[in-house]
Amino acid sequence: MSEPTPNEAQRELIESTAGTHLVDAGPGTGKTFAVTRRYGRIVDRPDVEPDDVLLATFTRSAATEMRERIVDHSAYGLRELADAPIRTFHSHCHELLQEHGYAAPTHLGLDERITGSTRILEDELIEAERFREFFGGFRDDHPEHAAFYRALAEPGELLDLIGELASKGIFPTADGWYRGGESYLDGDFEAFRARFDAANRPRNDGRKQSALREDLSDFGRHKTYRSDAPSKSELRGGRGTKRLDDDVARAVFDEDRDGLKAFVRDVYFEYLRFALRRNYLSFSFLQLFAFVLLCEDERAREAAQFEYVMVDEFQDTSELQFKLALLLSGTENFCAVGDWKQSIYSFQYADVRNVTEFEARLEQFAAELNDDADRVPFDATDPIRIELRENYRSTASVIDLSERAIAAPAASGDTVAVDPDDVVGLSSNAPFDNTVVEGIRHEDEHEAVLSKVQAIVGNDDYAVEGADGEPRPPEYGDIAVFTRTRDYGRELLAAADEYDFPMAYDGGIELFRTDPAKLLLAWLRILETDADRGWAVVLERAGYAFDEIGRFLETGSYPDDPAAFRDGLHDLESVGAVARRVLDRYGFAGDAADVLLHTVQSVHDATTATRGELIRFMERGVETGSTVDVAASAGDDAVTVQTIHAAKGLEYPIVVMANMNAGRFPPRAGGSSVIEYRDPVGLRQQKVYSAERAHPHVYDNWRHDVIRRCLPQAYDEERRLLYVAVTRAESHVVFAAGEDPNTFLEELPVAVEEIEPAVESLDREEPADAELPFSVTAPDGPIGHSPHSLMDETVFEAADERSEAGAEAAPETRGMDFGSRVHDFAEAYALGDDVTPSNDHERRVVDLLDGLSGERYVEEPVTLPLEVDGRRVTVSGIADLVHVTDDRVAVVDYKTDSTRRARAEYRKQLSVYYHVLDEWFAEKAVETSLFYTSDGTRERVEPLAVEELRALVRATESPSG
DNA sequence: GGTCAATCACTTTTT
DNA sequence: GTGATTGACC
Repeated sequence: MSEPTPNEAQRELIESTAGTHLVDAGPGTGKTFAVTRRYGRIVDRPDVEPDDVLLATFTRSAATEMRERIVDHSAYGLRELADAPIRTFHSHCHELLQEHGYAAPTHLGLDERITGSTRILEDELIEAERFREFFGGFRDDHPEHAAFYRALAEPGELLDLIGELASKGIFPTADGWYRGGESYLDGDFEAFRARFDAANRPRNDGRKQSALREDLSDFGRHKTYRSDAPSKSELRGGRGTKRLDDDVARAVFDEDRDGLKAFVRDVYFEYLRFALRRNYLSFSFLQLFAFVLLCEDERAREAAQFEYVMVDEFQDTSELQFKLALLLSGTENFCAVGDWKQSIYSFQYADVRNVTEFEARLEQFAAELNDDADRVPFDATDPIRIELRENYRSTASVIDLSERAIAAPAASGDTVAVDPDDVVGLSSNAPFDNTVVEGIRHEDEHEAVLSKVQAIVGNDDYAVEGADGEPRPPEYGDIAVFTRTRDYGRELLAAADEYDFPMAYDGGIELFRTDPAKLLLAWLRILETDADRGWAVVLERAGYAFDEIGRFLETGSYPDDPAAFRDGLHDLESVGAVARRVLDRYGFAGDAADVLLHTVQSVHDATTATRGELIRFMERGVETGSTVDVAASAGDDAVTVQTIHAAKGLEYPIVVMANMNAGRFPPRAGGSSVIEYRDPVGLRQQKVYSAERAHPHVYDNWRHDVIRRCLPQAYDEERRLLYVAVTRAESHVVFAAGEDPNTFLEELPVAVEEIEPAVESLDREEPADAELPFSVTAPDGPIGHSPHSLMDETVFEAADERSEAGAEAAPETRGMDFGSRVHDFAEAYALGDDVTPSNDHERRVVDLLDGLSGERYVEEPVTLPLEVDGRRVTVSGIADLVHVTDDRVAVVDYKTDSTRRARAEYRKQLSVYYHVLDEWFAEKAVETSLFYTSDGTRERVEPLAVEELRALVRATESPSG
């Protein structure tokens, strides 16, 4: 890729080593080449040693590559550079803490210390596990925060919040927040008001209401607010009003959040203490303590500062990393290299504004760091900007396509804020430009992609650049298929498998959903409790038919061979040995099996988990689809399938962008967490708890509902994702869709052609490990005990096949809106609010509720800790209404459909409520009501018996057929 | 152009 | 469980 002689801009970057630089390095512009040469030039000076230069990267592989390329072009050899600070941010922070970090926690008011034995917890799964454990204890110790437990759907959200706060440099101390962090939480009212005003400006010269007012036309719908919330008309003004009152900005911004802040601070601080006592640090905390150390300990800071600092992929830095980089700079010789158009890691707390607002942030952060001491040298710094414009990867046509992509609206209503001046135009160096850009479509999208690939291979129309610079026909290995989701990649791979199509997946896999993991889990369950749910899987794998399995389970006596194997496993001492024996039994070898073994062993080592805990760990892995990296062994000449994120930094002659369907790319902005941090407003709580009424209750936060509509809808990252994908291509780009093509394609514009897929089966020699790790044939159905997973559609389908052959076709349901309005009414009525029924449905609710004697109790969708089958499960929002009196519990569920099929399904669903609640209210009788509204009937339905329920669970574990 | 109701399609990405 | 979109009606 890189020419041996630098071009002009590259030379400027290489030679201009003094002062602060911001380098805009677009894709394929020889950034690594220039950065490594620059490094070489600096360290080759007699007065500079490698230890004087920090080169920070984001991945270990990037660090390794940098180091190797430096060795090629400097006076230093690999051995001399082996310990040089060419590292990821994380490993450098680790190094720093090892050297100077012993007392770092004391600066936050923690007595614990960081020692040589403090481990870095890399595995997110394990950290989530630890946090869960911590939070359980925290709850018991801190009853004063009960209100927030109630409003919290999942403790994991708090861990996410802590990570996000840490990434912005907001840390807790023993009695408050570190270095003015609280002002971030409070937010900046002026900044908020600017956004509010922008959203609240009437349009069409004042004839049309503001976007904000329009957005709020469904304010309160499907929501329950506390009584202090304004009504919709109070908020929006009457008919004909064009905008919200200015006072609203203040009203939504000013909220008493002292309790919320105290809660978050306590959890955050106590979790830091917990981690230190358990002798581990997460990635976030590594950076947190490194920052605190550098801020507070002048001697450590001076020892840690470098003469030169270079940061690669600067668009991927978080706010905290930017600040860390400044603290590590002993001079103004600071060089940030990045490309805002390739910032696609915001979910990893990357903040693109580090690049787009570089100068302003540099000034602001330096001022903050220097407010009470002289910490960093950036004083009135005027950074030098360098733009690398020459692209050595792609043809002019591909570059042109990418530049249209970065400015194309990603969805209707998406206003593109890209200033053409911000896009550094690239020029191509390609020897010829025969680029094909096309769109294909067919409803069998997988087949369409595969046959398109076959049409490309060997086809001179898609010639690529050969080693000699001359065109040659493409091979399988020249082609990469990109997707947004791993799921799609896995589906495509399964389709490819049918045709023996040479295709390999590269990236993380959902390890716990693979066959080896499922079987290991089954055997662990058998060892632990002789569980039916383990035997069903094992026997199914052994080839027994469904009814045979049923008989074995009923009698509890099993075939000789598996029974003997089980006895053998019982004699083994370690979980690792069990895993190895199980994988051997089924001949699982290769990457996935290795990774599974390693993961199981490390969970065990890291947590000294018992077998039961390991089982729960794996079950959670299945539920959440946690991924583990597997280096896929691609054949010599195979198509690569990967997510766009995984493809970053790579290049391929031909790129196929798959799954470009309407609504899939981009996905809708959405997702919600109970407690959100949003710049500039700060910490907001989406649900609020109130004890004002006779019964505790959780409400939606009306302020939050207004605020979030003032924040810009960001599709920017979706555009950047497309940009990254397109710029991987050297010569040709194909977009593929299965349904209606995404509007992105119209914008580019790319014509989409309907094609007729015809995949030729190849019948290749099977590589030894070809079946691993993607031969997942079992449905992704539920395995765990949680009512939600039991209620998964696959359960119902599996049961339907046996119990309701010939059931009538699925009727149209009436959707959720209707049901939730009735639901809202029911809640209000049950709470004693002054509401009157306005239609027959609501009148029936009144009848139903009036028919229930005793006190009323509304159970909102909050979490209840329950033990089922000895396992702790979390139940969220399981019923619309739970009515509790001294001796009985009535479960009320509103449904909007009364067909036979629906009734049968509800019966199963209800049985889950029944059995779970039965355990919860151990001494109470459980009654159930099922309320149909669409034809006005109300029925009492008997839940399934325990055995029937068990059979359902088993059915999902044994794939039918 | 505002309002309301109904309908539809969707719930990633991973250092 | 939500946002976008559409159509009827004012």
